[in-house]
Amino acid sequence: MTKPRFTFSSLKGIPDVLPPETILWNKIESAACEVFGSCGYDEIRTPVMEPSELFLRSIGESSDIVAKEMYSFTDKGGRGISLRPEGTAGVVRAYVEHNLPVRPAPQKFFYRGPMFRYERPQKGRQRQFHQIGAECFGASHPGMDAELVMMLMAFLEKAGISGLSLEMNSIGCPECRAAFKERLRAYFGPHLPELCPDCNRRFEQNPLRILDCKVERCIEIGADAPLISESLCPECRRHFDSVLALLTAMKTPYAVNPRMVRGLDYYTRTVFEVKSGRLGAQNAVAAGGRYDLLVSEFGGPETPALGFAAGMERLAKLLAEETLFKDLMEKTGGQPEVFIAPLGDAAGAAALVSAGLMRSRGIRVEIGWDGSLKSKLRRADKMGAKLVVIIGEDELKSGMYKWKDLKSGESGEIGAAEIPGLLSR
RNA sequence: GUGGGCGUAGCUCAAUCGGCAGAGCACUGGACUGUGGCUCCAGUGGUUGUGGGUUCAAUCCCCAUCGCCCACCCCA
Repeated sequence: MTKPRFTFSSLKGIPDVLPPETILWNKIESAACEVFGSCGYDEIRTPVMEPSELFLRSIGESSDIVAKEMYSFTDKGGRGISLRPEGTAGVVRAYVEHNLPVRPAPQKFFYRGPMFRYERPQKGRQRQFHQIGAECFGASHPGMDAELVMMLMAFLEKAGISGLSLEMNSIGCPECRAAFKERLRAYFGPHLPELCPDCNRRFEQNPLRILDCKVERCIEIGADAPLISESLCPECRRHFDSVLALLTAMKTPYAVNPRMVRGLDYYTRTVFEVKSGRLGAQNAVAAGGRYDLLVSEFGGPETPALGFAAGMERLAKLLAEETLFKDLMEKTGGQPEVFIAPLGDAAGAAALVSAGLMRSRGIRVEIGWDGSLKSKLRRADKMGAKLVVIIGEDELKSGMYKWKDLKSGESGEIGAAEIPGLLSR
């Protein structure tokens, strides 16, 4: 072996996902497909790259995501391009570009895939991460808000993730939010010297964020700050009350968090977050809300819309801790049902034929090509195979293969075609 | 971008005051010629993240750099 001149590793904050963790991902994704499908959502796949302008216009230039976290570059044609930092902008672009508003409302989509943000990695946060999300266009009724939230919770439950809490808030329409910001500035203005440097910056950029500052003094000062719920216009108030009433009626547990803020500029009215206490500082596993103005800002007709996104890595981390799923992993985590040990070249052909028959029936079969019979068996055991089938010269002659159940130690002989029957005993 | 912690075998970790880089697990093979697990034996595996500096001598001390972890900012 010559020593490699260079070694490579994946980029900072952009890790590989290896088995058996990928099995968790598949389980989460299949739960999503099933639940979302039953709610009338179909999958949409949009590019991972979009014009940078798309994100500037949707997420908002003041957001850190756009200001400093985008992977942006200029392509050979001089176009400004960015890797998507979130999924909604692309879906809205596709919705408008393909004139989907002419299809009957509501139009409902879900998506999944990698997102990119140039941030310092920490627990639950990476530079490439994966989201699975849903978007619904053309429904303004609060019933759709409640339905979307319930769909999200049903998905998480179906995926097998427990210990989550749902927080609801309304950040109103641009009118009531603007009024609220002024009330906040009026309240915090006199306290500016006492607030932390970050909050002094927030005071200018987005005073709502002062409300969820983590500095103790800021929390104290903010304790008596006005709440958005007191500033909502009658329409927004009615909408929010209606959403909450529906959740209550459906016995979906939630808590109103009047201090919840969203990171993206496009949200209006309903916003929500699903949190876990087991994820460190990055405790949100899913978040979303209504964005009634974004479609028209993208050149489409005025179209109310709402959606959410869930973080796959965070969900997978939680799911990996579920004891229920640990058991499942032990039973099905990439373990062959049948391990065929051929001895000699002629037996190899017979092993392939036999394996092919079983595999076409969906049985997971491993063939042990290398090593002695002993090492083959040892490997079968380590792989967690249920059944070993041995094919040597004697077996080829008689057509009866030796088998052994590695759990019970039972063994015997059986015709090649009968092997699957042994599995269902 | 800011602050703190940590980098020794695939993994978990040792290495006395600065003095020959080790163990367990894992992997491969053998003991047992065609029957796994248990036991025993052996083997593979390292420029101690990288580059400088101090020193007779550096895994150890110093500097830089890269990476990882945690937190802030921000966010799924």
